[in-house]
Amino acid sequence: MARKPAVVASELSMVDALAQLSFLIQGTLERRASEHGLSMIQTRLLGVLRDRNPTMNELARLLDLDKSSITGLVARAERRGLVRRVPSRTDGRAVQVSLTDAGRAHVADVATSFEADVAAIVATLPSVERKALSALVSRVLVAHATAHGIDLFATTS
Amino acid sequence: MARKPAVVASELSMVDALAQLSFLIQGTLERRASEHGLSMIQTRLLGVLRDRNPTMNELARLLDLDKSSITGLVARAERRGLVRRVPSRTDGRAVQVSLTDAGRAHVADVATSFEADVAAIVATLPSVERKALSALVSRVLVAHATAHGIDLFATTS
DNA sequence: CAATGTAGTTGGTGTCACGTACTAAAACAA
DNA sequence: TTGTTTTAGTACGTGACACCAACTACATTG
Repeated sequence: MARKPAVVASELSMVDALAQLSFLIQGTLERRASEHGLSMIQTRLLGVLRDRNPTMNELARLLDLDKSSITGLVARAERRGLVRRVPSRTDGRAVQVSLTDAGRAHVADVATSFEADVAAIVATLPSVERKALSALVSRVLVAHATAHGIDLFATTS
Repeated sequence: MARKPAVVASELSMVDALAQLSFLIQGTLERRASEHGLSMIQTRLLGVLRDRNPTMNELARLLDLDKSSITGLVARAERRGLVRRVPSRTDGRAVQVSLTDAGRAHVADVATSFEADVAAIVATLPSVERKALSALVSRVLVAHATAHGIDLFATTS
């Protein structure tokens, strides 16, 4: 929640640390995305599509949005040539969404600059502590994922 | 950018770790906020106002939004009785925005449940490593803040 | 005082999210 | 095979948000 001092010199509480970090990371990603003409949600859409060709319904679950929101989201992306909608061969109702080359290029660009940003942000940390940080965060994420029955390493088609 | 495996067993890259963590934290906050009828941006607004009474212009800088966006944002919050707009005594053009009691109660509620969420998320980590995590994140944030000339511990009126 | 700058609003446009209502295809029944 | 019921997706209306450009009113500067 981005609070104030409360503690001594330059040491944040866990809540403040994680909250501020998340704002920093999200802000960084958002800025890079908008440099490439993408909104946050469009970027998330393209990111999800990098290793999947989900149906509209699956997209709704992946992005945690109402399926009626997906229609417009994908429509705007399709109108810009970033995404393709192909009728499913196995289900006459369903549609498979996939990246176009342009979409893949866009998301790759954003990912590249975002990765550089993150690297720069943690560059102040010595290598050993960088390792420690990513290991700790990984542990938290893995624990949280398994606690919620989510396979963090699944590549759901 | 929420990538995929690439590495071996349950260890994410720094980028993936921080990106996924930020999505997790933001999602958590967003869910809690919406439980209290608040959008993310409204919550950020109230959060910023907890220890400040900024003008519209200062709000624009604090939230990194166009000043014309602030007008509507504050108007909606004011309409709901969460926020108050008082004409500045020193500058006939300016307006000071402050929390109402209702607004303060709302943001306190959200903060409380959010803090519990964060505590639960890191609860899987032993106490020592929790300390290490928040210390590492703090270091990153402080370094980033000073590198960008921002006083992380300022309570700008 | 006149010229310029600054604070804030207004109006127009576009994105995004939701709920509801709808069509069409599947899946399930009898 | 016929219904009947789910399921996938869209269409439509509404509201929050965000931006830009243009505008008003007050401040500051010369």
